Amino acid sequence: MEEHYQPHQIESEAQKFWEDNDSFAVTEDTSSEESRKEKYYCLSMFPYPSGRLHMGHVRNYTIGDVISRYQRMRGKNVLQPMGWDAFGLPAENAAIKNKTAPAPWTYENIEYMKGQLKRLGFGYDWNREIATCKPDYYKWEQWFFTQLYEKGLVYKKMGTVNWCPNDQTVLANEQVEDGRCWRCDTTVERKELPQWFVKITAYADELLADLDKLEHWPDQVKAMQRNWIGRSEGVQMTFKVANPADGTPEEFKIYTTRPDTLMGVTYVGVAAEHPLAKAAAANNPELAAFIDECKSNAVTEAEMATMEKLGVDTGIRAIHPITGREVPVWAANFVLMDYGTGAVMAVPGHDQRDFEFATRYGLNIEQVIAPTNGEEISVAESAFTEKGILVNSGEFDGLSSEEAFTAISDKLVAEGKGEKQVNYRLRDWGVSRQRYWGSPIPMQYLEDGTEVPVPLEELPVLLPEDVEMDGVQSPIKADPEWAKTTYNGQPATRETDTFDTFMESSWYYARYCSPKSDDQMLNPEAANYWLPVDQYIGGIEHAVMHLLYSRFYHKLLRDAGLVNSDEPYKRLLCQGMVLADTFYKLDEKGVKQWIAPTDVDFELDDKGRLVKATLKDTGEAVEHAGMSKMSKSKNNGIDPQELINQYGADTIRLYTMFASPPEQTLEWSESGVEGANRFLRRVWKQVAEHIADCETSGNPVALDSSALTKEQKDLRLKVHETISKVSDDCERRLTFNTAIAAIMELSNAINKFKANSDQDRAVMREAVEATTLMLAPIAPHAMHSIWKALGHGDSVLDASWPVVDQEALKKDAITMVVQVNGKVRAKLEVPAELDKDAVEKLALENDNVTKFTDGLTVRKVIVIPGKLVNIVAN
RNA sequence: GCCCGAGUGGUGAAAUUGGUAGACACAAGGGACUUAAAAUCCCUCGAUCGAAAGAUCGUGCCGGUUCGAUUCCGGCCUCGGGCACCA
Repeated sequence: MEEHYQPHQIESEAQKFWEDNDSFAVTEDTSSEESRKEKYYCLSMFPYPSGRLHMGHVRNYTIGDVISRYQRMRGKNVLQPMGWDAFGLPAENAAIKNKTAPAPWTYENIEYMKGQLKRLGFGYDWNREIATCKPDYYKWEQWFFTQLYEKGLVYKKMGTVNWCPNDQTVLANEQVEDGRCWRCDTTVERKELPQWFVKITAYADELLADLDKLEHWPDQVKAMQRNWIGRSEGVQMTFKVANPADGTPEEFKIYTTRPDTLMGVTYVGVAAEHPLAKAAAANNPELAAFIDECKSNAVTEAEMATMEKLGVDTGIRAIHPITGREVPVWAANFVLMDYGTGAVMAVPGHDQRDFEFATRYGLNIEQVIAPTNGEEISVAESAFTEKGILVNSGEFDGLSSEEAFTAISDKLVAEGKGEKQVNYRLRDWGVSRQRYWGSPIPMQYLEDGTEVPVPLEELPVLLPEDVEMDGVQSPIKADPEWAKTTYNGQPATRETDTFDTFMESSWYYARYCSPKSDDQMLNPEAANYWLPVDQYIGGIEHAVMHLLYSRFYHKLLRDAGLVNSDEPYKRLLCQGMVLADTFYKLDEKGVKQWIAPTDVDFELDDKGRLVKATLKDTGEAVEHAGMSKMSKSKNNGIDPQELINQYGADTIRLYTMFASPPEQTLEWSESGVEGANRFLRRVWKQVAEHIADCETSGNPVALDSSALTKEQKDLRLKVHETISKVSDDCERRLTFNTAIAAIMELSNAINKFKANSDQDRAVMREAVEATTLMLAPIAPHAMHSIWKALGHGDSVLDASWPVVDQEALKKDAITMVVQVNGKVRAKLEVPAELDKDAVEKLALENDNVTKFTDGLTVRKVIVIPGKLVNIVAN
């Protein structure tokens, strides 16, 4: 064995071994020995091929690879695939910038990034590689969409988009900066366009209920999905218009979850696009101007929630469905046509937003709910939003909010003015995008406007790859020929919109099971062998949208008979972001120029705090602006490639796993990387020295556990405690940082142990082999070499995970902590089997304890067996 | 604004079911080895007081439950993620 750790040499050797043996190819073919093992499907979210890997990818994929290799050592048939989420907006931007087309840019990036993944030693079955921009992938997505259309789960309706009136094009939210187009700075407008929607709301109840089945998902993700679906029970009711003019609707509907406050309605709010507002605007210039202004309102929920709440009286009066009283109808910018009915009832006495609006415009505020505790409140000062007892509500006075909910809704139902309704915050999934680099939506229109899905034999609807981007219009929209087609001999026009890229990422996990299937979307046998995914790993930013769409898609696949499970991902791990230091200097204009951390030298004070940062080149002082997410805009990205070149893949893998627990943000530190490298060198040296010792002093004999010295027993205790902890950390907790810390402790114990006899060397051998096996998933290249050097013929990849020897864990004495009034006053070494009373007696007699109990009366003694004694005295 | 998280030494963190706060590292300081440097090895390392033994305080802030709270509950502050066309 080489005396020194040479990462680059051993890493290329190990990688060549895996490549030559196709070590990560797996099969579900039941005639093979492999597939009779228990299956384990470990999936990391596939990357967008942006050009190079970033540290977030490295972290994500290292977690997945560690889990996969660990499970393989546990004897499982492990599938770990990889692919490319290859459609998307950045390819179009890069194409315009580099005067190329999105396709070649994407394929080049895939090639480069694939090389990087291999260089990091990730054990993927590359035979199953997928790129979503390839026709053999999106063909099936298109086919599935036509199936959903036939089932009535797809429909077309108007949807709101960002519209740049100058470029005459649709903008993504990302392309709108402060309400203006990022290309031409024109104020962006809202525009209604016909778009395709998938009825995810038809599955809302199941998506909600099945969250309870996901016992291995983080509670926070389930909570976010629950809130996103937002099931509510309420009443939809009809208000009649008191003074309909020509063209004004005679009635309209609203939905509320608080019918108990119905008697406190003093006005009604409608969206600017609501038919009532539009009709009233015909002879009301002020209202018409307001509606026009609302066109430039933002479309994102965040901006809408924070904007100033404005409105204009439409002059229309609505009739309260119970009291018959007339209330004014206001057009309001915070009511949206896309949500619910586009109209809301306003109860300013009991709703904060209604209260602020009423105060601003001098509308009536009335109290109809009183606090249960009888407290006096004034709704003129602030809204009382809690539930309580009804007042000023005529026949409903004295009822509780809950009783009134039923009583008032029953009355509305009985009089034919309303009905109880379950509503969802979740909206149907709009899948139309007006962009080029995506899968064409497989629909076509006949001359009379009839919509027809493209039949299977004509699929895929191919996206041309050889195109020129003009920077504004999608090439397939710009080319009048592309859309021309025929249907049953009649001329027809293709849909030129493409799919939302969430369509591709919603089912890729299933396609990996039969990636080459060319006669059907999925091979059900393969899919049902591998699915559901046993472990899914990805960023927390996908907690709601991607993961909800994907769960939805799985249920659609199930109902199409392609899979037989209800949920796609059994266990979910959401890893945190990778942060790095940020530095800047101000240029002449006072604008921050961000400096890469690699270009900065630091000066530290005697406590190691950063006191001064200077440019490496010029020595010029720069400002430190804390830690933030690695990004191009802050110029603080750390290039994994440079780190691999410098330290090797194992060091990077070890560092990213050790620096913090997977769910938490990881703060990048160069010195931490050096520490990881130091640890690997030390492990290497320990093994090399042990092997050299065996060569000169004789090979280890069989371990005789009945005749061990104290030192030998102690090391064996440490070895088996570590195996126990590391196994739990890798299997149940997925906390690789603590697993590595435990292995480091073991390594420290090995360092202190001096082998002077055959039996010593046997104990040493056991310790060294356990360390090697436990590090194998994390630093697979180094352990591949070490395992060979330890004389094993098989690859460490398929070696068995070490087993805990319960005998080695037995301890004679344990340490117990003695507290007086909760403060530690003594530690007792006691025989492990000593009973409660004897422990209590020993504790009370202890000198350090009596010092603190003297003059006090002992009131209570709490004994936690094996851990602690707390004496309560006063 | 709404939903979901996080906050512990100089730094990254640990404490798994309410039971010794700071494991394991990094940085820093001191020392050994060396002609020298690198590498390696050893020691110190939450704050305050103390010569020491030790004592007191200490897990974002305020309060509560408990024999005992980093952990549970209520309120607040700060930071981060998501909010439906970035992926």
